[in-house]
Amino acid sequence: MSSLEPSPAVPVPVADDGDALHFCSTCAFSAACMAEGYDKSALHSLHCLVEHEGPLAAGTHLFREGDPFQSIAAVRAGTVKTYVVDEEGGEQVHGFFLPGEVIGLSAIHGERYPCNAVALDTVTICRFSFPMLATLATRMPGLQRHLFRLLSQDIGKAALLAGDFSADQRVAAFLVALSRRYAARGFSPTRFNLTMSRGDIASYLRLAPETVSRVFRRMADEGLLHVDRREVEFLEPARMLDLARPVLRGG
Amino acid sequence: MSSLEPSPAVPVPVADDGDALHFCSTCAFSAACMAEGYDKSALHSLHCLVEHEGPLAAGTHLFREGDPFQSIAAVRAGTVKTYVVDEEGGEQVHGFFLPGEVIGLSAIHGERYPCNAVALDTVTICRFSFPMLATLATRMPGLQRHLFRLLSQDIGKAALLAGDFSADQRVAAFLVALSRRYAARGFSPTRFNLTMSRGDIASYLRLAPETVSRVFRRMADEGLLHVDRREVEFLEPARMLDLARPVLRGG
DNA sequence: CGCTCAATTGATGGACGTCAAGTAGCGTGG
DNA sequence: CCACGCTACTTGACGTCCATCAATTGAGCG
Repeated sequence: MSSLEPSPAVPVPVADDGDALHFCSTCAFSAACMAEGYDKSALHSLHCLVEHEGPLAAGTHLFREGDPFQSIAAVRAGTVKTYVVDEEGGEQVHGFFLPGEVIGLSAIHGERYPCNAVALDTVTICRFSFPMLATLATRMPGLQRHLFRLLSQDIGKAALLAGDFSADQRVAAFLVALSRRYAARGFSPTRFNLTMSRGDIASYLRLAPETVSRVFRRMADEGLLHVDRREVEFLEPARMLDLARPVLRGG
Repeated sequence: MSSLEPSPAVPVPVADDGDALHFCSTCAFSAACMAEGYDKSALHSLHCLVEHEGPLAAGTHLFREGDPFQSIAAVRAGTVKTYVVDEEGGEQVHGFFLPGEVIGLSAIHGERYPCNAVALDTVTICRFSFPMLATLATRMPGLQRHLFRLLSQDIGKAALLAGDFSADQRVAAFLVALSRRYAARGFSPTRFNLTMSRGDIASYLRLAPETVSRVFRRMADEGLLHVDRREVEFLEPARMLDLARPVLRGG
């Protein structure tokens, strides 16, 4: 979309251990499970329960709060935002999902999705029927372990933003986390493009949009960051990381 | 310990569907899995990987941050607090675990526990070797599903306190959540005993201890709550719930 | 009885939310 | 191509909630 989106023209998927529910080009899970030497029929089942979907235009909902839960989804391209609407009609952003990340895990324990998921830009995903995935996991310990880890990881992530941190720390942590996630996908860790609005960021960080704006300005004034519209560049990654460290704590 | 702890002398374990990793009297998991008609050898394995532990005195650590992760634990009696220590030496409380609740799920994705766990009063637990549990889950889909649900549930819970709520709302939500958890174990939902200090509550809710104290007083003044030392009683459960609702959102 | 530590209560200040006005992109239509 | 209007964003002024600091009370315990 923008000239900045991926800095290398071709993304370089890194095969990081065990975290392989993310790239659908060869079709998700395969990497995680192949490593364990599974029989062809199992892999075949895996391929069969995947449903590619998209491209979906920005604004399209993947699911809505209350929809019956039956599948989790891995983002292949674009950004997905999850949110809930409180009784006053306000939107509370729960998370952003970049390519390679998995949406819907928090729905497993209920019958229905607990939040809405909407595409922020043009998005393609793979859907996995969760019941089938679980059944398959029974035959593939590697897959089961992988799912356990994904779930467990999200518990930790959710706890991060719960702390009582300053607006600056929150914003820094948000940017550093984005940076790392882009880096893991082979994009530039120091220069990327925010696919979400200031309002979305603010809601996610539990700040006012005005505060996010002011923090960006302050960081720019101090030479920490270059911000222009939705394009950001770290000028001093180390200092940014120092700011974010208390929030991230080894994330 | 206190005259108030359990209001019925004998707790009444409720066999709520699928949520059975909690009562060790017949030994955890059995209920969840029996329902599915498993063979005796599987159940036998389940019993064998359980290690009863305790009673542990208040202040005893179940595990510490950085310890190698190998087991999760279900609380049988007492209260366990999990926390981390930030770089300034401050203690950040992550959660409280009552009888029937499971500790250590967030450790699964790493090699080590990400936090400390300490007994707040006299505690007994069951330890489950997680690798063995996972292996067993492979043969017992009911167990696997149960574990998935436990994990997924925790993701949702962690997100609750992340919202930007007032001190009153947070405290109300904390009390209501405790109330429900006690109720689920057969104790009085309107009158119980806080096993943790004001400081622990404050840290958990990301408030100052002084604020917690003031909120309690305000609630007492308004006739919402009776507080004496660590003993609390809801005087108007409905109003308390109204206060807490925005935070709990269907939890 | 006096020590100690948790809890309470009051006074003050700061960070951030709210309200309100102004600006800049950007698509649309004339 | 420019005017228009919309929306997102920015910037400033002000208010509020809660943290902080400090002093006091009260329980538990030797």
